[in-house]
Amino acid sequence: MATPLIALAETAEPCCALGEGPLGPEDAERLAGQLAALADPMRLRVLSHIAAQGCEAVRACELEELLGLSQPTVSHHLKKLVEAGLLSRSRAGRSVHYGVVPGAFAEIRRVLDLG
Amino acid sequence: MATPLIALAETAEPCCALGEGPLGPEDAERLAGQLAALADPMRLRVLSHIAAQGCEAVRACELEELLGLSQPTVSHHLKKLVEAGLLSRSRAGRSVHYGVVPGAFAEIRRVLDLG
DNA sequence: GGTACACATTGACGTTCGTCGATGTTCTGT
DNA sequence: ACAGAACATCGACGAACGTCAATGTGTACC
Repeated sequence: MATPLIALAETAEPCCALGEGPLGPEDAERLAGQLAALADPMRLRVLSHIAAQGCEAVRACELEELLGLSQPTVSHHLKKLVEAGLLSRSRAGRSVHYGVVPGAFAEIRRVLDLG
Repeated sequence: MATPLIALAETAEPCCALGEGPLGPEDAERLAGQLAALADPMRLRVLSHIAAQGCEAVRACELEELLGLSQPTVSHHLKKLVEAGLLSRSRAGRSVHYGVVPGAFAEIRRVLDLG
């Protein structure tokens, strides 16, 4: 991937809404990066599962059986979601907990405000 | 593409929001299809350009010079956006006009309501 | 009818993505 | 220290994607 999506979570600078102005190439690239992280069935199911349980404290192993995917593949998807700034990662003993970053989706919804 | 996205525009049946329930595989697939249509810099710029001009009556040729892409590539992106139910297509003499489908983005924003 | 314009489709190419098995890393308990 | 558990990384493979040149399909005007 050319532009690391981690930079998004750092700067936290919101992309301009689609309706306001023509949306330059660099903003379009960044927004597309966020949406690409969402544009996968398995990752959407991961987010939905975590959100349905209170947006916190989900271990990777339970996602493995939920999705029917191998452990490396689940780890791969989780990494993408963290890089996009949608999930947060925290160790808890041997396991790792993943939670939804508060406000991350509100950001995206705001950009899509042109209906 | 396995599942045609056109079916979305026909049924108009909204996916359940991410927070409500675990989000089954088929709903996840459909939502991912919509988001995949958005997850491209050029297509975002197309939508932004159309929205900035009043969501109606944009000819493909002016998008060609805006994006700096070849004519077949622009046509390809427009087709994807129409299939995803985000753009509407209508002939006007020799040229073709593309407009933003009203309510299409509100639909997606509603699904992402868990921030 | 014939020519020119605006757009769509086809076929091909390089790149990226999702997935897996194998292996590495980090922590716990004995 | 050792064995095992939980997760991350690596390398490889097939599929899908974005892009283009070449060609096809309508539509308008003379």
